[in-house]
Order: sequence, then structure tokens, then C-alpha cells
Amino acid sequence: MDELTPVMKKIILHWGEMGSSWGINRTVAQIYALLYLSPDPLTADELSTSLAIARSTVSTGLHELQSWGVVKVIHVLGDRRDHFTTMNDIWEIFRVILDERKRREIDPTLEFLQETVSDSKYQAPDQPYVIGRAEDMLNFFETITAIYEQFEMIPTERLKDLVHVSNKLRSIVEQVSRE
Amino acid sequence: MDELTPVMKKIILHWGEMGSSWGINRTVAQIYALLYLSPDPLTADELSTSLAIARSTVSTGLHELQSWGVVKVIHVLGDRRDHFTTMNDIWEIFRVILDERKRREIDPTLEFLQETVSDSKYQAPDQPYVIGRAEDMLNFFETITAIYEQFEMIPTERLKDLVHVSNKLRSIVEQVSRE
DNA sequence: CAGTTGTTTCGGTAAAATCCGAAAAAACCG
DNA sequence: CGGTTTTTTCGGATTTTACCGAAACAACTG
Repeated sequence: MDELTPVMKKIILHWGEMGSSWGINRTVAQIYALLYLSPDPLTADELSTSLAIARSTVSTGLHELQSWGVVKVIHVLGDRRDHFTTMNDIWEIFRVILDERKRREIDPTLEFLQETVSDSKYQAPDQPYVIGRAEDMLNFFETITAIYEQFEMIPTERLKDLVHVSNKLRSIVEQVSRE
Repeated sequence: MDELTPVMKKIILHWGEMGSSWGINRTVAQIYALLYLSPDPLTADELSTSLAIARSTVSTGLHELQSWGVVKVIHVLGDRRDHFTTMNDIWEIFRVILDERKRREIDPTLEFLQETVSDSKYQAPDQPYVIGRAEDMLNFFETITAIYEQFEMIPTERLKDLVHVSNKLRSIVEQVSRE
């Protein structure tokens, strides 16, 4: 896997750009892409060579990816080096990323808003408009979270099938929400 | 609105951080937050003073926000200056952002993957694994897009109510997807 | 335990993003 | 049209982020 094929390069580069615009380090995204495209787990050295980035950068990047839970270490018999790989079901990957992003960003914001709203009712009763805005936000995040938690419980296999009935979905949601 | 209250400062700062981690310029996010919190439309100068950022930075930031469609210009009789404001329904804002993000990032990726997959079937038939991975991605993005488009059609008002029946939602989705 | 291989840490540098302020441009006024 | 106010553009300074490579550290081997 030392030499990347043109197709692989293309995908890896695009993935890097995508990552950038979603607040993910370009290099980290590229590491991820290469692992995703590779049939076998890769060593840090292979990643370093193939992507032409420093060994240490790979190390840091892999740690970040592991902290997100989207990259796993594999141990190969007779090889001391760590090998790295991704989950191969893209739906699972998607889930993991969503969960993690929620945990790291939505949940704290929810907490923040709860505090802010209840605090400011005492400490800033003279600013009803701002409080109202904060309440709206809080409300929004709570609702989104609640909806998300429902989807979280749907098994991936079933989620995939959603598309086959997606045109039904809308009418059913409408019908249910009218009840 | 020259002097920000402590509550406002707190929210604006938090919003700025949130933006950062989602790939949105901190300052731009702060401009947005202040507009959101303000009962009345604000001029660029007011934003500049309140947030202590250069007038020119405000100008650029406002343009970016307008290109996202989340900030509008308001003209006030007897005042030559532009006044700026946000939509005040946070659900609408959410929608607009999702749409725009889809348009700017998902759609191009979808196109990219379609091209890549069909091209590589001719140009790289020796890499079935990579092609398979690309196909999986393509498939995933297509499905997500299809599901999203269904939700897009649900009116906001109804979407808000979703939470009241969200525990029903899951079972219904499951039931439907089994059909 | 000395030697070898693999991994992580960390200070400094390079690159990129952000932001400012001066100047130009545009819009408006009398 | 000349003067005034408001907005935008843009070059460069500042700050932040990303990255490298040397050195420290850790894990394993014989």
C-alpha cells in the first residue's frame, strides 16, 4: 500500500477537504480516508509514507481518531507494530461520529443553556428578551436531542432501509404528529 | 445596544466557541449571536463597537452570513445605514443552515463520488476493493440525501411537534421499514 | 541487560486563517 | 457637482493552527 493509485489519491484529497470544512484537521481526515480505503490494517509507518506526512503527525492523528472511536488498533501475530483500521460499515461510522459530536458539543451547550436560562432569571430579570431568546435555543436543543435519541435506538440495518420507504415516512410523520 | 450585558457576553462567547468547532469563523458566529439576541436590527457600527472588532471585519462577516441566508438587511426610514437582523425562528435558521451546508458540501461530494465510481470502473478495474468502498460511500450519501429530502418537506410547525410523539416515531419507523 | 524497533512528546518553524486599518469605492445629500 | 456618510476592498500584521524532526520514552528481543 506504499504507492497510492490515482483513484485513491483523488478520494483522499477530497476527503481531506470535506474534513476541513467540517472542522476536522485535513491531515487527520486523510489518514482516516486511507484507512477506510485500505483492505488491510496499516501501520503508522505505512500511513506516514503513503501520505507523505511525518511519522509523529500520524501518531497524533491516530490518537485523535481513536478518541473519536472511529479507528481501532489491530495486533498482528509476529509483528510488534500496531496496525490500524476503521470500522467498515459506513453507517456505523456515521453513528459513532454523530454520537461523539453530540457528546462533545451539543450536550455541553445544552448544559450551558440550562444554566444560563435559570441563572439569568434571577440575575437579569430586566432582560426578558434575551432570556426569551436563550429559552428558545434551549428548547430547540432539547427537542433536537430528544428526536436524535429516538433515531439512535433504531438499529442500523433498519435505518438503511429507511430510504426504501422514505416517501412514506413524511406522510406518516405528519399523520402521527397530528394525533 | 452598545454595552453588552454579562448574560449576552456569556452567550456570545459560547456561541463563538461552538462556531469554531463546527468550522465557522469565531467572529462571524459572534456577530450572528449578537444579532440573534438583539430585539432590534443593528447597524454594522453597533456590531463593531459592541463586539470590539474592526468595522471591516464586521462588513466581511455580515456578507458571509448573508451568503448563508441567515442574516437579512433592513432599511430604516430616515437612516441611510443598513440595519441587520436574523430570522427569529430558530427552527427556520436550523433549516436554512442545513440546506446550505448540504448544497455546499454534501451535493458536491455526491457528484464527486458518482464521477469517481463510474470513472474508476473503466480506469481502475484492477482495484475492486477501492471501487467497492467508493460505492458504499456513494450509497450512503444518496440514502442520507433521500431521507433528508423527506424531512425537508415537513413544515417546521409540524417538525416542532415531532418531539411530542418522538417515542412513537421510532416504533413507527420500525414498523414501516419492515413492510 | 544491551541492543533494536516502535511510539510519543515537544520545541520550534512553517503555513494558514483571522483581523485590522488605511484607502478606495459607493451611496447619498444639498 | 463637491462634500459627507457608509460600505467595501485589500495589503500586511498578528494570531492560531498544523506540521516536522530530534529526542525521550516504551516495548520487545536475544
